[in-house]
Amino acid sequence: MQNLLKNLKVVVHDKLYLKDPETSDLGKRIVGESITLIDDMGFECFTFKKLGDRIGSNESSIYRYFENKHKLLLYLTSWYWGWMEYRLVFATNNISDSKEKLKKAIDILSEEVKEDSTYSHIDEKALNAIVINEYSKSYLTKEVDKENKEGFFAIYKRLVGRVKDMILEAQPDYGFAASLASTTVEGVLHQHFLIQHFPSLTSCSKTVAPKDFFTDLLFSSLNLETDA
Amino acid sequence: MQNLLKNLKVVVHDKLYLKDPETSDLGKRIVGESITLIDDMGFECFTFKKLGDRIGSNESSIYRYFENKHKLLLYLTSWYWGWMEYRLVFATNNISDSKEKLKKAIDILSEEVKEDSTYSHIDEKALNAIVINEYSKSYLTKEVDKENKEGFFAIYKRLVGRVKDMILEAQPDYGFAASLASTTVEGVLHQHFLIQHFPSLTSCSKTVAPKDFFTDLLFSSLNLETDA
DNA sequence: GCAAATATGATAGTAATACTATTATTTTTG
DNA sequence: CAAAAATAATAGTATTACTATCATATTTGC
Repeated sequence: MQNLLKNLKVVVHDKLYLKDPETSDLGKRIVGESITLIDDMGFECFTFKKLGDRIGSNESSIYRYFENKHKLLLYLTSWYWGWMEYRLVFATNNISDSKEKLKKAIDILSEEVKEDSTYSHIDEKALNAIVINEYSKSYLTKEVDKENKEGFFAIYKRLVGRVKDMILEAQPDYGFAASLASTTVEGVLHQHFLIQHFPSLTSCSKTVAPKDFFTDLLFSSLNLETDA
Repeated sequence: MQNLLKNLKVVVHDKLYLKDPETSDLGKRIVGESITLIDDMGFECFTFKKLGDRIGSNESSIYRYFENKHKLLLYLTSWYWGWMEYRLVFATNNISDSKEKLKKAIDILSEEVKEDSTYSHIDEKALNAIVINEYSKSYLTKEVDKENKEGFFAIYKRLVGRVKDMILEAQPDYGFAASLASTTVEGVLHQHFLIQHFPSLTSCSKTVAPKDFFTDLLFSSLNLETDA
């Protein structure tokens, strides 16, 4: 998979940037270092000025790639969900059994991203941490409807749609497929956050993974046996 | 219930304010108008200066009540969860059947807050909207561990704990009670958000309420019949 | 009823943020 | 090698998120 991804580009909405950061060395450094910097200091404290200092470049140069840090966050998280979608499709495509397929999907969605896959300038582990800690800030805004109309959340919506389809494949009678899919994708992030900061609010820990909880949750609510 | 609440004060952590806003007319106006203003313009655009203009008071006076707008958000959302906890306990206390009790809890947690109960200076409908749109911003910060240690999230944690206890009462064998409780409390907010902004990601609508989804979800995963 | 205490208001000031604009310099490319 | 494109440097603006100080209004305790 790593080798394959090396030759594939995750395509994000082209209105999210002014100039495609994939097309230059500076652009890649902006994206790569913004991930580690946001992960280090949090999105609120992060500024283009600090990023410029970090990469030995100028604030004004970064503004030529991204309008503002909100668009950068949308870019980074879109990239993440595109990457996740790719991994999801790749891992489930050849599975014919719908239960096994759904199980694999939960696995991919909820597994902790452990390693920087080093296939690119992007540190997926840090990006996963950013998505856990910052993703909801990208849509909890007054501009969400306008930005949604522009298609800025298309990849995320497509991903949730795929999960929904897998749910319906496994259990065509189920009446809440969209809600179960969105609850899973969002809930997985939330459980990872709780493990780190509110352990009393989660049953997950070093030994129990979010995967275990969500597998049980989905299979129970779909009235399926988990021993697929 | 409204009459009872009229004589009860929702108690929030006293480090969340510099001066208790309940003790003065100005304080109540700060709290009351901040709710409608944040609801109108979103938490990012909201400033103490704008609030001062709105209530015909001065920015500096507001700073005598709250250190900053983050603390104000923690105050407002703590108040909301305290109010919710009160309603939850009040509505479920006299129910002996554990299934019925859990059902009622889901009902209280997920119902749309429709009316300003007018028992106070607080517009609960607007506050509910704030919690849906802004609550996660109160904990998705770099200071979350410090603030959690200080007890700023105590009411929320107690509420989730109560839901967890009700889950265990209804099904003592269930292994993921904390995660199911936190997923429900958080998920309810998320589904309400999706109804408004991403209808394709939810099965809920005008006719299907989040309550229906979560009742089905909890009772299925707890292996209980919903016809309690 | 008045002085002291307290609450509120007005004004000013600061450092940082989130940009925009302009110009200079470097790098790329035809 | 010249022209074009990319990047860097500098300066400037409005707003934010405060702090500090002083003035004025209101409350209260005697």
